[in-house]
Amino acid sequence: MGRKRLQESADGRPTVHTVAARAGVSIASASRVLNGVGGSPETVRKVREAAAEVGYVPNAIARSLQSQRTGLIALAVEDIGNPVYVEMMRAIEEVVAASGRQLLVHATGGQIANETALLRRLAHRYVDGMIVSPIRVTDDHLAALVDSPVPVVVIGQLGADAPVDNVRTDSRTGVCLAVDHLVAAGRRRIGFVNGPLDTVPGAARDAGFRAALAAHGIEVDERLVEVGDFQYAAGRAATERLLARARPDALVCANDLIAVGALHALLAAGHRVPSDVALVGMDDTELARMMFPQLSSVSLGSAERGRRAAELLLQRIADPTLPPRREQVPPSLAVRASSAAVPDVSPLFVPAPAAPPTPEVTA
Amino acid sequence: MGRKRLQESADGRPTVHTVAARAGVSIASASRVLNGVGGSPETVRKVREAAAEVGYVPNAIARSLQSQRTGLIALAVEDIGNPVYVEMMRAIEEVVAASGRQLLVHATGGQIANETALLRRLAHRYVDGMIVSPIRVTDDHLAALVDSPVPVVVIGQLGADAPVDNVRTDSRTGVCLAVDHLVAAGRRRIGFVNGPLDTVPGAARDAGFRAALAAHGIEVDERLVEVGDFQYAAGRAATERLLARARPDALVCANDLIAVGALHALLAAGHRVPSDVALVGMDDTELARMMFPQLSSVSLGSAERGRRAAELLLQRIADPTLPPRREQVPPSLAVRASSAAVPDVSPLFVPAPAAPPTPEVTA
DNA sequence: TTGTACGCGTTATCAT
DNA sequence: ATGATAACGCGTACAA
Repeated sequence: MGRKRLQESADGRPTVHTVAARAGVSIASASRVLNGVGGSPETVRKVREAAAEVGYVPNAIARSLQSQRTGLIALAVEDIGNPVYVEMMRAIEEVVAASGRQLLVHATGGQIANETALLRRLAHRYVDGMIVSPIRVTDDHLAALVDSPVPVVVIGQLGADAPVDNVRTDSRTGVCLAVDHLVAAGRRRIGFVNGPLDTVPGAARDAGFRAALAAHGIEVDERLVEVGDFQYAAGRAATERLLARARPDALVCANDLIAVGALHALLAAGHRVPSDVALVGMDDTELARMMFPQLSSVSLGSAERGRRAAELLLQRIADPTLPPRREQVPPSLAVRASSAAVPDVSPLFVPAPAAPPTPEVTA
Repeated sequence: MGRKRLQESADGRPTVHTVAARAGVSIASASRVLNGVGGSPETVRKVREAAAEVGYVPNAIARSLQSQRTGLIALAVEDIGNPVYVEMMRAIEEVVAASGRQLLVHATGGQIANETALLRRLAHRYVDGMIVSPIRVTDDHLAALVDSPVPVVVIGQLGADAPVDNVRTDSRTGVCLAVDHLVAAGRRRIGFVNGPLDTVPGAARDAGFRAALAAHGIEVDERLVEVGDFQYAAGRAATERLLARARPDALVCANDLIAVGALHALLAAGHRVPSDVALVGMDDTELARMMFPQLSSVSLGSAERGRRAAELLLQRIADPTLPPRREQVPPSLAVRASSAAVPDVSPLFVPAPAAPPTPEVTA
């Protein structure tokens, strides 16, 4: 039989009705004042006062139901522990915040097998739009993306015909940059520590590695190729396996986490970096600059991709009729100590207290 | 004059009305079927069919307005780049997901000066509860926390009288563990690289450091104490400043990011770790195990704190009348190569390919 | 300027 | 089992 709606809300908290009643005005007036539109000075004062007295807090859910927007943007990534996502997220946050919205990050943490379910669930209108960066794209995935009830932008490679806004890079070419650099530095026994081949980036980087070697007329030695996961421990383990059966003079790693694992494995096995083995990572994250020696790394423009994705999303939210767009961010190589062209002195073995400052780090 | 509500929703998407009309039943029946309660086999079939045909997706906002819950939990941290929050988040996620809810992470990124505003905004009912881990607690902060419209659990030190659920550790004692360990290993010129003193953890760790030295009868040499930020670059810079004016034989760092910066600074300056300078970090994150040599670190039980905080939050959501609770997680020390008690051989200088495996890393 | 009344999309209640 | 209808809390035409 429903109580009279002139009092508090179900959970005992004040609503517009509470404020209106206390101020002695209608809920319409109260609402107007609380939203800063209209109201005579006297009304404004009374409503403000009443609101403060009862500690009124607007119910965002109800507001959203009315306005059809939540002001929330979601970002879904697989592994929040990967610094590349941190950089992406910072860039996205900047754009999103500038538009007066809020960014929410959902980390599947690699734990949730069914990312599709998450996608559907999160997209049930709790957010005005979302950015996803999947590393595996199944048909289910794609279907969920395409008929998402809210605007979606995908960061990463996607089928050419997928009608979804998409920001990509060319990690294939990225690997080539690394190989070219190493070959130019005189390396020939170049190894590759990759992530799973059934992932989109894993496959692309594998192809890039083989194409690059072929371009230089170098035959691929399968003993120099190892596959693990896109993570530190797996990268380290993979490198240990590789070192147990081969003697590379350079190592390309499919991301920086793997590269850090490789560095650890190399040093632990007594190899000097870069004099014995040159090392190049990928993603060019903060992690690469945190290592000693600092890691060369192929930048895939993660921040730029994040920024662009956020902009595409905001545009689509503003105008849902836009045709699907596709943007591409070119890779670039940052050369640092781990693959210095003149590896006559390994930084690790400089004994003097006055060693030359490591490049690209400003204190 | 409002259009008849028997068709689509405002943005052209199907609603319960659409489904009901198409199935030739009432919205009540449609709703029941869609929620899996009641309905004759025939009705169920018709509704399911109609829903599939029009691609019905329930509007979570409307559902929440009705049910008074969103099924979302928020976690607000300052710096998502700090691995300690990653571990905390993983632990929280596990508990939250097990309760059938979803975790949303909001990273202020250290950019938003007014975290209080965020707190209020995010708490306007978009989430069923939230966990915050502030490093600075102002009066405003505290006020916002106390009269938050949704349940809040704070991870971190808080005034003893604050009526807010709270999970803390004792980083003061944590620093003591590190100092005790270093003194036992024969170190005497122990330095300290801290974060800002106007933060809660910064102040606590400073106090802990001074208390620990005093307990061992060692006078504090202010030249061995340096303050920066809780981040890598700042930690490295602070260590460089410290090394420019003093010669420590050990360094305690206020977190692992700082410790990594310190390691980089030490190695770049030609110091061996641990033989010349022993190094101990804090938080015992994955980062500590990624370094070479691996970093000793004081665990503040970040995962455990996260887990407990999530449990407290779920309990409070279930029963808001619970009195404020306070839990404490004790610190512990993980000793690794960077402060090995027998520093006769620096791992950095082991030349043999068959070096002993670094402890605590399983490939 | 102010108040009345309706709609946002859903679930729950109460008759039938 | 089913259908009409009242909430949930808010914003806003529209009329006064």
